[in-house]
Amino acid sequence: MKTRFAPSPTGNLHIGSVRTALFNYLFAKSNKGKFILRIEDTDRERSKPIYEKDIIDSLKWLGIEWDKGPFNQSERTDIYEKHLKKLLDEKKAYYCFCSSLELEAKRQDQMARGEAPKYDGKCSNLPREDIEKNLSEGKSCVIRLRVPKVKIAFNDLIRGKIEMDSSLIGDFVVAKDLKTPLFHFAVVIDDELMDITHVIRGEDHISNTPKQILLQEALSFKKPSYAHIPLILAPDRSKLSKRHGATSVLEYRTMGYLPEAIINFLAFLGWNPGTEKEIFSLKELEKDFSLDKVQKAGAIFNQQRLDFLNGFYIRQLSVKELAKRCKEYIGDHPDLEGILSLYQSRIKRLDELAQETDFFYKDDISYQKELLRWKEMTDSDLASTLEKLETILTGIPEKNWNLKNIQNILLLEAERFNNRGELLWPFRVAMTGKKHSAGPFEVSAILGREKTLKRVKAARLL
RNA sequence: GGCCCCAUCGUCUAGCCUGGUCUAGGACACCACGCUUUCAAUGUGGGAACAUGGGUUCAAAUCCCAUUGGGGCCA
Repeated sequence: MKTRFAPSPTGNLHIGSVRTALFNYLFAKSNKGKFILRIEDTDRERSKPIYEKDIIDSLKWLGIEWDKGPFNQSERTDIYEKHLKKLLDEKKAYYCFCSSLELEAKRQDQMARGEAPKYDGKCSNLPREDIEKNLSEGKSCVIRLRVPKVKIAFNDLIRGKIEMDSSLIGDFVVAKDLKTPLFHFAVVIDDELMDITHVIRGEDHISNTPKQILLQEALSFKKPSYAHIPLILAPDRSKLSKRHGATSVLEYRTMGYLPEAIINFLAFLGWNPGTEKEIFSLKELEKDFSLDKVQKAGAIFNQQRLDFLNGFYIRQLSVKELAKRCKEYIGDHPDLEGILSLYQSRIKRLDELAQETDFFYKDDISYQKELLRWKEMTDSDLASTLEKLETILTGIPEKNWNLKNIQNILLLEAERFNNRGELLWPFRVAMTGKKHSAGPFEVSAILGREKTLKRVKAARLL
């Protein structure tokens, strides 16, 4: 068994495309087959090396490894030309010189009459002299496949039998000229030559499949099995696009998502193991993935679920590993691991780290005085609490400045208040300047005696 | 417009093929409570769905048809 992922390098790798890559990869792995990467860069204008790099970097980051390739279609034009010539020679394809203006007018006309828009076959039987004359004059042309009137049926591995009438398709364009084959043509040739046994792709290709089958028949190629997977949708059920936010894989990396989370999330968009297990590593997926557990209906990209999974995987990491992974998001600190262990369970994305922990990195912090107030506390209550806090903390000598001591002493003192919060809330805000944060004992232990006292003093002056 | 695909909680889905075990299960999100100085994490509990209408059948989420809705392809 052999599958392929065949993206066009005309933009950054889309998160939806990655899911297609993932399913192809998983299907190959779960069947001990091969998975290849093919770059469909026949569109010279829109294909860019930078996007090709993006595709490769994205797949590598996610751990989706290909067995062979990448193969570039742009380097295979001789092969396509050979097959195009053959079709032309066998009169299975022909040159068409109709202008796009002419075609558009006909199309409008057909649609107005409620017919399927298709080519009317005007150039299908042009005399040889006319063709040669037109070609030598450099008249603009395309190459069309001569489509016989047949019923085309294929068995989709996910949807079952799908049938279409070829008379609705008409003689479609397979190449602009001998050197520039179009999408369907290059795909069919490559899938044959690369021995692809299973084509797994988005359901937007269902309507393309009959065309490719027609080409396979014209070229006497073998037919791969097809599996059309459901599309990933935006929350409004339209196709997921830029206007819905991030779509490229590497953008997700920048936002601080872990590859483990992305893989797990994407796998469950349209697939499930049929059990209640929902946490899967790539390796586990490789074992358990199966096409007959793939859904037929489109799935909405639910970022809240991705966030949950990402938070989960962040919590699974050892603090050391977390430190390694968040280098781009947080500065160096003598007690970086201490900080991270405080925030590991509080973040869903690595990029939240900088903002949440900024007070560890600053000399002075700023915040509104109001924030120091615990519930109904009066100004004088607050002032005396802060004074008391300073006295208590000053009483802890440098050599005893550690989490255990700070916690024991403060907790004991806090019992004298009506509510612990009266002492501990202002303490925490004085340390962090934030409404929400890790606890004050842990924070001041990392901050150290000097900074802690400095911040309490600063709070008193507000 | 024509053709094709699809339809279970707000979302991802189990169940559908092989009707009865479904007073429809799980997860995310949401709400409440517990823990707690705040926020998380964590524990417990809760609300929440078979698109509609016909059929087939003793029995339909499950099979068939239609409608509606959504999506895709054709330029």
